[in-house]
This record gives sequence, structure tokens and C-alpha cells, in this order.
Amino acid sequence: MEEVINSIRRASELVQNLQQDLPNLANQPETLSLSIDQITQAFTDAKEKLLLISRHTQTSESPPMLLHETTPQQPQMDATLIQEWLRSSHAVTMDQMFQMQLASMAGREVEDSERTIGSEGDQGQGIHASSSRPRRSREGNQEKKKILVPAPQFGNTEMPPEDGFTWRKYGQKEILGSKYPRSYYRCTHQKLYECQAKKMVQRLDHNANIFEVTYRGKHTCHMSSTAPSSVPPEHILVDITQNTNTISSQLSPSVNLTLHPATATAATTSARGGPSTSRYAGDYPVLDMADAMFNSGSSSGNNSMEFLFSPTEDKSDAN
DNA sequence: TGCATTTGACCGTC
DNA sequence: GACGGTCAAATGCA
Repeated sequence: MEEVINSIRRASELVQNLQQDLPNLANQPETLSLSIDQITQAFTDAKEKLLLISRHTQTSESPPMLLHETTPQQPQMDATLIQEWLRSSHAVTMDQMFQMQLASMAGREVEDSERTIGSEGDQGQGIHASSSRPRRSREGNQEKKKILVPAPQFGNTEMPPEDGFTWRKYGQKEILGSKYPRSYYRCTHQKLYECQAKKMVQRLDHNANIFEVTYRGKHTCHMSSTAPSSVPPEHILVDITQNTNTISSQLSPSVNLTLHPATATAATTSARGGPSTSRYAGDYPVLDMADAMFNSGSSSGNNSMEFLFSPTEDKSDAN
């Protein structure tokens, strides 16, 4: 543990040095980049050591545990951070993840106030004043789950990392007081499977590298036997439809993302590859892979590599 | 040809 | 009336 602390101290020192030298380094991008790399490396070292300690503790003291079943204490925060990092396909650096953590903590205040607003209840019950176009009532009391997701550094940085579902963009809106527009997505299979899941994506004003993603509604597209993914991502459905407050009060959603071995398969990309469309065969494949690597002794009893490369399911989309 | 994205307009809520 | 969420025609792409 001492090594971890030393690594963190070293990283902190580097950050302080960088802050002091920032005015001088502003014209030296290469030096600046090098400095950032050093900081990143220091934090990464600390994280890796923490991970090792965490693994050791977990295997020696307690049975494997689903992450969301743990209490949001410090070790859990670390695991969350690492998971977020893994989930972003290493597209963000570890120090960005720390930024995210800070941003997320700041976001709690927003969510607290939102909770108040959300609890006002649904007043619209599908009464449409207009006859020109049938419209759905606003789902005011629908459970929401707000999360912060790092923007990829490579590829399409306009979109947050894929989240295991396929989404179709149906709108974009400039939001008052926000620098960046909010994008609206619904499940690709909304019509086919009457899937009501939706999400809104918006960059944070103060940190364009982080997306605030708000999920609403349940994914029902996995319930059908003919559904595109044969395994219902139950853990995610639960997260979306419940515990809005609980989830919001924690660091990030990944705290609550149960790693379901049965859902893990290699990731595939859309044949059409639309920028906002993500198609994972399973859910959070990167997380699953990490789970396989780090928690291979889980209660499932499956060989971790077997579940990673399970040949059992062709999860290609029904599109 | 079919599906996804864009974008202006529409509509409900406050 | 302002704002946010949604619709749907137009457009793009493979």
C-alpha cells in the first residue's frame, strides 16, 4: 500500500509542477505532452498497484462480489475508476478519469436538485391537445439514470463510448445555458420490439471530454426470443428502471453494472457503422473482459476464457 | 433500397 | 412564452 501512496504522491507532485510551469509550457506542446504522460503513468502505476491489492484482498478475504453490491467506499471508487477506464477502451488517460470523478462528484449536486424536480410526478397522461400529430405524453415520472462517460480520444470523439445497446438518434437540441447541444437517442429496436429505452447525451460545459448520458425507460428488445440479443441484460435493465437516486449519488453507473458472464462476447460493430449506433453482442464487453481477467475465479465457475470467446451465440443484430 | 442522421417544426409542461 | 422532448421530411450513405 505504501507503494501506491508513493505513486500517488509522485503524481501529485508532477501535477503541481505542471501547474507551476503551465504558463511556460503553453508554447511547448511536446514538453507539455511529456509531462502529462508522466502524470498519467504515475497515476496508472498507482491504479495498477491498487488493483493488485484489491484483487488480493478480494480473493483472500471474501468471495467474488458483484460491484454494485459493494458499498460506495474508497476501494469501490477505485474499482469504478478502473472500470470506466477499461470501458472507454483506454481512450482516456487515468488522470482524465480522475477529472471525471471530480466532475461526477460535482454532478451529484445537480442530480440532487433533479431528484426534487423529478419527484413532482407525471401530470401528462397522454392527453393530446393536438389532433395533427399523435404524441406521447411526457414521461415525467419515468426513472432516469444519469451517468458520466468519458469521450474517446480516438475515433469518433463526438460520441461517448458504446454502451452495449443499439441507439438511433432522433433529435438534437440546443439547451439553454449549455455550451453543447443535447442529442436524443432511442433504441434501434423501438418499433420491432416496442423497446421504450431512450437516452440523452450531452457534453459537460466545463469538460468537453465528458459526456453526461441520461438513460430512460426499459430495454424490452432483449425479452423476445427473436430479439437481437438473446440474453437479456437484466442487470442494466434494473439499473435503468430503479435506484435513480442511488445510482446518481454514486460516482458513476459502472459502480452498479453487474458483470454478467453470460452476456459477454466479443464486441462487434455495426455493419453500417453509423456514428451513434453501437452494437455489442454482449453488454460492456470491455468490462466483461476485464472481469474475466480480474475475477476469473468468480462463482460462475466458468472458465474465463471460455466465456470470453464463447462460440454459443451469434448475437448479430436482427436489423 | 433501406436504414441512420439531420434539422426545423410541433407540442406539452411549467 | 420559454424551454425541452419528439416527430417526420429531407438527406446521406452503403
